[in-house]
Amino acid sequence: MSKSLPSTSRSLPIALIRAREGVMYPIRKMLSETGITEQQWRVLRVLIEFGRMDTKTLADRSSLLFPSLTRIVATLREKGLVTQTRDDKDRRRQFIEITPEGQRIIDERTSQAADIVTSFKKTLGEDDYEALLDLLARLDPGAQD
Amino acid sequence: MSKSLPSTSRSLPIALIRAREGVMYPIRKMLSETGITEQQWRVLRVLIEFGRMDTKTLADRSSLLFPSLTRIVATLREKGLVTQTRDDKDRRRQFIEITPEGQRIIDERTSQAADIVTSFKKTLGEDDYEALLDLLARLDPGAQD
DNA sequence: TAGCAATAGTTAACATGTTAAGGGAATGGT
DNA sequence: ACCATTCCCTTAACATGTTAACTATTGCTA
Repeated sequence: MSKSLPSTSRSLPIALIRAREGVMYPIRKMLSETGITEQQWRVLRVLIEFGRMDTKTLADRSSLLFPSLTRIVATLREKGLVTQTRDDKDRRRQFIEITPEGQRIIDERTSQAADIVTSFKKTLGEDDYEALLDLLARLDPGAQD
Repeated sequence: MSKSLPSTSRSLPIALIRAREGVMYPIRKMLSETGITEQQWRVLRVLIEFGRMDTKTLADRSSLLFPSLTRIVATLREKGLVTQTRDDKDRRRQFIEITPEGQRIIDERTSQAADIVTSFKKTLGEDDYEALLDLLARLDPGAQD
């Protein structure tokens, strides 16, 4: 008979937004000094972690929708942070690769970003931090449990 | 010496996005039949739960930034789902109130939305579901622990 | 091999997120 | 009364989220 909704203060979607807001605050503060956005940072990090890849894979690994990624890659290319080359075997596909300049931007802030991660681990405690990541993964349809 | 970043697959911001994506998928599907967006739904729900209130309070309770709320309220007003009246005592302030038509839209979908909530509780289990909400609240700077 | 479906990616249109600036109204101190 | 400050809200500008339509290329298949 659960025909009523929970109070908005116990709503899962809202809780996810608010948590994200809290987590992103120091990260956005850090990124504001770099001139790149949170999503651009994410794309560059994925490119560093996995290397050159096609747009579809990049969208998937960055958790970005295709149209968003199209725009973001265009911006990054204009900034000289990535290169975009067409696949000769399948001319529909494009390969994206990070440039040394892109590498540099991430490298310069990696230590600072790691400190932010550490501070959240301290806030929750190592165990709760890992437990949270596991719980979140169980809500992700893309994750293979 | 933790100077390196976690793999993007264990990144807290990314995990929050992906979990949110998973949670929102069925909700967006449900909302697509109503003609209102997720944020508009959230605003209407807050108005039902707490009643008439000023814009600032509404923004806070809806977890929306002021500029976003300005646009959303304008849209809802045009749709006839809320009314906006100026405070006579302090003419800077505006009061927002839901209309019967707005009420109706939420009422018609409340049972459906409750089912979605139930399905996520079942996915995680009641205990883990509550644990997740508590963990998320600890990341929310606005929540008073 | 002509035709049709599937795939990779872009473009369009509208709503929201985010930061900064602006505008009108109350407030506090002088 | 005067003025700076603060407050509530709006507007602007740019980036992203989201869905749908579209282009180009490839693959399948009758």
